[in-house]
Amino acid sequence: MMENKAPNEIQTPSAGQDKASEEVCWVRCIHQDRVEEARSRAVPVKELHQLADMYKALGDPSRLRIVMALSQGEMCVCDLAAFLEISESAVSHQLRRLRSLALVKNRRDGKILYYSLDDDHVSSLVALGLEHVRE
Amino acid sequence: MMENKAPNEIQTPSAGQDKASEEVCWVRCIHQDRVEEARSRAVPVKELHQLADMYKALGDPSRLRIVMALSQGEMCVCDLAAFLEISESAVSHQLRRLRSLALVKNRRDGKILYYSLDDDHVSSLVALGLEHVRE
DNA sequence: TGAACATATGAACAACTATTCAAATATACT
DNA sequence: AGTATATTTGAATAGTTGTTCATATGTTCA
Repeated sequence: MMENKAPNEIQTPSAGQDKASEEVCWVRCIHQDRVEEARSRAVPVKELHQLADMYKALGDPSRLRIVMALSQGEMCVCDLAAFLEISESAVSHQLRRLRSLALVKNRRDGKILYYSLDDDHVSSLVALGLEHVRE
Repeated sequence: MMENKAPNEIQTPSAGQDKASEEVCWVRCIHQDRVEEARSRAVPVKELHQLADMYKALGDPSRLRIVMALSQGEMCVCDLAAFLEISESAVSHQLRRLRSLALVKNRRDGKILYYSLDDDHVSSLVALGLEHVRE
């Protein structure tokens, strides 16, 4: 049709060094004050990604079921595999990810590794999430 | 030696119809009681997926930033695009997903659509998550 | 009516992810 | 030593996802 370019061309600041504290509103924004307010309250990037990674970890049905199962007590890998009806290898992969995020921990007893939740925040999170879903 | 819990047998469930279809404990599981306990406490599949979808939605940095920004008040699409420094189309796509999960809602005022959080659970979730991350 | 604006939508593509398979550790028992 | 169990790890792959681009829809105002 008519447009051959983006409406209201992005006014990229000439050689603007992005990322850091460059607060150039490079697109038209209607409420610049709110944008800056949001920027000033934004959490550090590292925390943001940690948080996102945690939610992403809980965002998979298999991992979520693992966490829910563990909220009732520790279980070993083959128990979880039987519960989830997926291979033990798959469970192990998921547990590794959950462990790297400090969501679960394990203890060894002989050949068996018992997994459990790392702290209470996790089950609180799930409980709160269920509240939202069930409302 | 101490606990000889009769580890297992690859046992086809004798009374084997659980709620779902054919559930067979096709792997050895060491603590069958715990597996069954977990099964009995498991939330319905639909709720499980709703919950997972919600966490998955929060598991993306862009969407998470949107939610965090909106927890301080409503913003329109172009504000959010300016804040996130991504295209308005991308923001719109993400907002659609958040809206389909009842995490955000919008109201129209003329040409402008103002987005805000749908309920308080969302910001509580994020706050609780931050607690975990920051500990 | 039509231009301009604000947002939504569909398609496409790269990037990511969850699972499986095969092979590797690690521990216990004989 | 060796065998069996319990779990981990790496590679490969099918499936999913976030963004961009192009276009469509809906609204306001001249």
